[in-house]
Amino acid sequence: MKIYEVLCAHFGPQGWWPADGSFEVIVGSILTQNTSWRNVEKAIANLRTAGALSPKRMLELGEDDLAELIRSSGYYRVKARRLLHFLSFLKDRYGFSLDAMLSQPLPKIRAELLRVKGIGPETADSILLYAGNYPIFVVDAYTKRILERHGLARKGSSYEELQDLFVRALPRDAHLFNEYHALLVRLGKSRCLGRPRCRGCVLEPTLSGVLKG
DNA sequence: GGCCAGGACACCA
DNA sequence: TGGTGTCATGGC
Repeated sequence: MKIYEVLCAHFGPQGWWPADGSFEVIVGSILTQNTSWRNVEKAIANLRTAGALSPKRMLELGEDDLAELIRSSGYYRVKARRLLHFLSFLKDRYGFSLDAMLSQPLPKIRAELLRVKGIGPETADSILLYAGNYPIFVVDAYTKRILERHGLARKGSSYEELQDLFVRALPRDAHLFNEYHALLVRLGKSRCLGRPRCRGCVLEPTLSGVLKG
């Protein structure tokens, strides 16, 4: 909790995905896989212009046209297939209703999402937290790097092990998890802890003290 | 011109 | 289960 307070004081609230519709958040979760958010924004803008930011419209688009619209997000062929896999799942299981999908119990919907080809643990948890407002902590490459670097997790820890560290230490609060994950990403990008051998950076003394405590 | 970005999966041993 | 190759654009 102390880490969160330091990060929040330093960077301020991040406000990730505060007002976007849940479908747009889900699309963003898939498109941002191993990709900078800047490139994802262009792809989403293309989808919006094409009127494809609804599940039915996007599914009707077909793989080739969809891939072309999301080209800027990289891996555009695989991501087009992944979006279509999700849309097929949403159609077959919930009749295109995101509200129905996002009102399921957490363990159930998480397991279902993980069975969709192209949705792994991080993407599933991003969807659940940022689109569904479920209290679940998202672990990403930045989180892993920061924890390992400060000796808070052993190297090679699994996704679930890292997730447990946060879940056990924090109250189950979706808003807290939302901000915390966004702040860790912000920190990772800050060129201080994002790099494996960056020493003497501005945040180092503050964080080292807090993290060891 | 090289490196990296808010991963996941297939394949292999 | 753990390591490696693959997918690919765009910013710095």
